[in-house]
Amino acid sequence: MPAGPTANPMRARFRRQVRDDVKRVALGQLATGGPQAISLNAIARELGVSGPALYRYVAGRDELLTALVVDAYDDLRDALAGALEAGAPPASARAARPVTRVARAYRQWALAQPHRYDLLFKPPIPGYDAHADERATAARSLMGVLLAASTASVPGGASAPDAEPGGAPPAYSHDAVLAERGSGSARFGLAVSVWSCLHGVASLECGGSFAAMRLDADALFEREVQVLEERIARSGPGSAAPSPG
Amino acid sequence: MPAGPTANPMRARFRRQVRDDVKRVALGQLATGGPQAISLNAIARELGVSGPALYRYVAGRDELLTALVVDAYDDLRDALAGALEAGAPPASARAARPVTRVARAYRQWALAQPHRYDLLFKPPIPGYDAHADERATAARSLMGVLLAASTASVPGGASAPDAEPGGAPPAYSHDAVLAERGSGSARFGLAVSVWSCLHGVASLECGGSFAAMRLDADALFEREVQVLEERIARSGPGSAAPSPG
DNA sequence: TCATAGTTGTTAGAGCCTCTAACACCAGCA
DNA sequence: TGCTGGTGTTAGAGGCTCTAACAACTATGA
Repeated sequence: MPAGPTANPMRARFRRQVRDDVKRVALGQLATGGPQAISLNAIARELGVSGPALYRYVAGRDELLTALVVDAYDDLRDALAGALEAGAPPASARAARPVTRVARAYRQWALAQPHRYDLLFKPPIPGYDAHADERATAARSLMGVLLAASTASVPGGASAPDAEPGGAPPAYSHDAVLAERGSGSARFGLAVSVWSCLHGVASLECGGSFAAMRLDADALFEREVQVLEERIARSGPGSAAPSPG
Repeated sequence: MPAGPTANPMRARFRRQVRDDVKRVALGQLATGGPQAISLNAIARELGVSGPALYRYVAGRDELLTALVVDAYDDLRDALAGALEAGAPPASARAARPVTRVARAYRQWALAQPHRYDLLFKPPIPGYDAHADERATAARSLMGVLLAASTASVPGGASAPDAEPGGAPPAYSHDAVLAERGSGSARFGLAVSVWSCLHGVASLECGGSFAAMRLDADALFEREVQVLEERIARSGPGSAAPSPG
């Protein structure tokens, strides 16, 4: 595997595309057989190439896994951002509130690819936190959208620091997320609470726990989102409960 | 591996103990290296026996994994039940409310063994739901304790169908859990909400998401539990929001 | 035009894993 | 004494990850 980025731009593009192919096949394996089913050998076979060739493009199985995690975070973030923008002010008045929209998108994303979703929350191996930084960065990026959504759902507090004139809720930039956390604002705490709640419901449903009890997951989810929105409404711009952090 | 239970009771006891040894070593591997680190070969080595010998006691790696899952559910349930009983009426008046006690025990159990906790919520492999029944039964058993705790935390609604005269909150029996779900009661819905919330926070913390953002997980958790208790208090015995089911 | 350096593929193989097959041993019992 | 069932062994098939050594191809500069 070449150390740095190849000088030749054609080569660079080629390398990028092969890497994407590898990840695409890996995603398929992940979907059908879980993380255990991801095998570099099998990927190579499917790509019509023989075994060790892949090591020119991927450092190893672990590196591939973390790449999948980072991609998943980004993909989920984009999905949520899309749902958030889809109902921004110049939209139908009947559009659901921001957090509700984002929550539904979150659940749908998780349900559509449960193993990929599950991958995001695997506990790290103690004493071996490889790639922890990349994961953390991607997670903060996701938090940015949740932060924007929670802020937009607070009645009277819809406009955030860098809101655009058009009124669309801003997807918080990475730096803004850091600043918001640092300030220990209630906004950030609320966003974390939203994430916890969404993750709890989505993860249990993905894991099959609801199905095992024959629960109506749709109704359950909608009720939780409703509770969440009420909680956000209660914690209006006046209340200033300090956020942990 | 012998098909049925061995006739000889000495043999049976021995078999059970060896199986426990296997699971004990597997738990160690799980704690230090995650599920991927669980290896029958390595377990055999550690037990001073050679490879295939373990197949006399364990059908295979998958079966061992599900056994670990079921055991974990039972262990977690016992921990929660202990926390629930620890503050039952003939206890200090300063004891926290039932759901708060159970919530703290839940979090501590998960944090003490993150990979074991994570194991409980792995999405099943599509089209291959081996041992789904055992898992579901164990999960319902866990729900029983959460149901008892939620019920006990509702002001004025502390006594449950089969409450003991002493006033100790009952750990719902398996049948009672099924009946309660079937009735579509608000109690059951509340218990599921409690579980979702607890799982959301515990899972995110186990996965390192909070640490990645330098959040104060203690404060965050306590606040969520507080919100949960308030929600339970609001949904007093009067309100009868139907539960999904 | 040709040599050279860098990139990308190949096969061979070490070492791990799961799990099966075939065989040896040993206790209890008719 | 010989049989049976439980338990261990080794051998081995087939999979995996990943490294090493080598062949081929490509772009570039003399």
